[in-house]
Amino acid sequence: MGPKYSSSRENYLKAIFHLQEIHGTVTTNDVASEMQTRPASVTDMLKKLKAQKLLLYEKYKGFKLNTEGRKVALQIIRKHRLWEFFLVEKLRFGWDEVHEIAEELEHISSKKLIDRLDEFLGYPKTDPHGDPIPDSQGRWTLTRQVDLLNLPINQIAEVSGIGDQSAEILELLNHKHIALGTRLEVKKKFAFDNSIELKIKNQSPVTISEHVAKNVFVKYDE
Amino acid sequence: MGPKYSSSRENYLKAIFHLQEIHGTVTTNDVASEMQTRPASVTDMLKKLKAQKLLLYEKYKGFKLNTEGRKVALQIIRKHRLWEFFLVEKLRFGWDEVHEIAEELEHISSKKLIDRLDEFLGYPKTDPHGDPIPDSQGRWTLTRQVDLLNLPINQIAEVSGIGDQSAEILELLNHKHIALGTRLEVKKKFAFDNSIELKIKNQSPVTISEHVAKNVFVKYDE
DNA sequence: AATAAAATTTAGACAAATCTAAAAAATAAA
DNA sequence: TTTATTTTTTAGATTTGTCTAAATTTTATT
Repeated sequence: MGPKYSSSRENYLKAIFHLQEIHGTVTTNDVASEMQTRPASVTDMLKKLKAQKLLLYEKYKGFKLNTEGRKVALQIIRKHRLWEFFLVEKLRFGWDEVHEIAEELEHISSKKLIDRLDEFLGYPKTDPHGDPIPDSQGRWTLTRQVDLLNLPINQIAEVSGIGDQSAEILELLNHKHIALGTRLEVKKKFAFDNSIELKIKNQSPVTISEHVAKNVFVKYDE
Repeated sequence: MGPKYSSSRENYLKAIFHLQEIHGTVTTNDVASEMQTRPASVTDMLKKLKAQKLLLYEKYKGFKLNTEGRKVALQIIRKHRLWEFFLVEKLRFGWDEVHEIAEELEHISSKKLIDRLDEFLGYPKTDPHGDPIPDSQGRWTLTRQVDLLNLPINQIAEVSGIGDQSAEILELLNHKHIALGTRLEVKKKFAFDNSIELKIKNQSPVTISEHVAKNVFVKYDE
């Protein structure tokens, strides 16, 4: 088994990874504000991470994760998201209350544990927020899964699941020509009632309610 | 939610609780050897635990957990044993490989998590080693256990717990087909070395040493 | 280009948990 | 009851991660 890093180091790696993904480049101040700490503390940690060969860093010149740092970060993210999935799917937590708990669970070190958990959960591809879960080799599936309420406007996506399986919703979706595999995009979101206007290729726009939108899951590549 | 204690403090509370249960009284050296640390470190921690009102302590005069310390210790034990149960029952771990992982998991702080886990597991009463799991109020199910040395001759009993949980003893017991729930009786006790001859139904007699006998707990109807 | 502002780093401190070596107290042995 | 031994505690150091305040470097602005 690989070396063990402290929770604090793991948290820095994860934060840097996320900021790198979003902004391409990361600054000391970014990390400090992301981690609710002081820039001086970040500098201290950058040196340690560099000494541990997880980070490329030249002072005043910026920094970024190297291959090893990225690998570690991905394993933390994998653990975080698998635990979130577990909390929601098995322990009936709401998707909005699992983050804090997963922040602790992600630092449990056993690799065997996380691989067994993955298996137990049926190798989920995305966490309850729709974020992809890296596999045990740290590979992403670049597909995000979200419900229609959270699909960005003009993002073409493919219907991948229906939450509520009642005959009623299926009838409704059938009538609007929405089925598994249908490719569609959101054209407009109405703040008034959270209803949504969709466009399916070669068809005229259709509108669905918030209630329906919540139960239609789609996936798309980033 | 109650105050949060560091993993280290929690480990000390747990160790002191265990030693208190076994020996009635606990010494600095006991704790040091149980925790693989130095007596000086134990003294340092005793002061901290006293300052936190988890321990009654007068220097050179000994120490013991107070009500609050016992309460915290029981919650850690509850968490440890529920996680062990989870690992064995849901993730298919062997009962001899879960201790280390549970040592980490027991420090996850969320009380809601552990209560949900308890529910998910069906409110188990004992962990995979046969040790009782305290409920969320810290109450034991007081199953009286005797070790094999104290089991009367010809009294049929059921294996309910293993004291030392090292991989070595578990391997030995496994080889002799002694596991939780095994029904057996003591056929002979040898005064010379306190070894014991056991009989398990439909099997030929096996002999175990005093050392092993001391660590195998059984329950039986009187 | 010179100066002002912002970002980053250093210097020095602190808290938690641990350690070693030495001192103090309690216990056991002569 | 002295003396010897063991147990426990203190004193002072170390490591990790954090902080504040000051210094340095970079960047933006006259």
